[in-house]
Amino acid sequence: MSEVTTGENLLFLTDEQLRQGIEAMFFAYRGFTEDPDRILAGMAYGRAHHRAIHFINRAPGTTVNNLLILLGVTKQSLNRVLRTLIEDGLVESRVGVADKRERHLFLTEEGAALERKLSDAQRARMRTAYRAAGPQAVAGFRQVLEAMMDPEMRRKYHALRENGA
Amino acid sequence: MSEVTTGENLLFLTDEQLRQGIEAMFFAYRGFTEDPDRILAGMAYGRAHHRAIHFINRAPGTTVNNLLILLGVTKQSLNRVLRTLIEDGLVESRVGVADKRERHLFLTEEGAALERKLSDAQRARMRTAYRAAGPQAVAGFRQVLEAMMDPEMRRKYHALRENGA
DNA sequence: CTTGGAATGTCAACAAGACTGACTTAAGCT
DNA sequence: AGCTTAAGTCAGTCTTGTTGACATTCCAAG
Repeated sequence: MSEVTTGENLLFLTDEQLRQGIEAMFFAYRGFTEDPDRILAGMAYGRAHHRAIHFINRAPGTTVNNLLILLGVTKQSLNRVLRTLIEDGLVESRVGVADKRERHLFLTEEGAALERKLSDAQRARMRTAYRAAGPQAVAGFRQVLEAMMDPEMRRKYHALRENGA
Repeated sequence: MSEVTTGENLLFLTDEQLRQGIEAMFFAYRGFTEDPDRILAGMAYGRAHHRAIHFINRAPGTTVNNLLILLGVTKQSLNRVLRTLIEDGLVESRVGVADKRERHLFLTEEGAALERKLSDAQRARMRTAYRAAGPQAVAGFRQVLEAMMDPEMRRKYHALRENGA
């Protein structure tokens, strides 16, 4: 925080500092997924369903292909998850207008309700952490996370705030 | 960074800001695990083996029970991973002296070599991200991650730097 | 001192969720 | 007409998590 580490002082890049960062990522990610996981444990769904629901909510009308790139899984893997969500009436799949090969995905009312429940829980933890750390820390948090992403994923990440489908 | 968000200005706690943080965690974690995963894909090991090796290296002589709490898995799940590592000569398991029920875990030379290879890869990405974001951002990154952990895990996380076993 | 409970670790079976590979259907494009 | 692309399916495998049952060891209460 102070002006100790600027310019040529690279103590924050020692192996021990990096190791601590790695461990912090590991433990924090556990907390990050814990609350939604607990909610889903009761139902027949898991983390994979959560992720699909999250991004369909985020980018309504997204295609299957788009979604599986975003999630970083194969279509077979996504398909299993998507099929149950559609069968259970949480997700609607509409045939494309311009290109009838494509399926556009939307949350139903019920799907949106589950999305809200899950993301409320996840945001609550995030909000507590943000509040405890303060706005400046949050800015740094975001900067480092972005720098850790693969360039392609960073693009996808930014694209989520710009377009809709 | 500027003085916009201090005190009563809580714009950094909006749902949209939190959502972006959640997505950043998701995409960044993908990058975080990618490099070691690629190395392990060639061998008969996976991410679970990496985690075990990491913490055995970090806390040599740790017991199985200690390790499974750290990793957040059941003893049965850890045991499978541990068994292959022991069979392959990467990990050594020594019966406890004070308490013969306990097994103390150590990396062999070969195990330490793999640990180095994996953590070198992971640290390389971390180092690049840290360098790009700068020391102040890194401090914020660490603060937010800590605040996201469960209190019990935060304790374990800190304990890693203090004791040895 | 013995015995019963708690702690530690192991074995076996199963489930979720990822993967590859092969294939079909439908639609778009050249 | 023929190649490519999007989506879906079927089958099989792998990793990694789970529960349940069990063996060993320790410790403390009777």
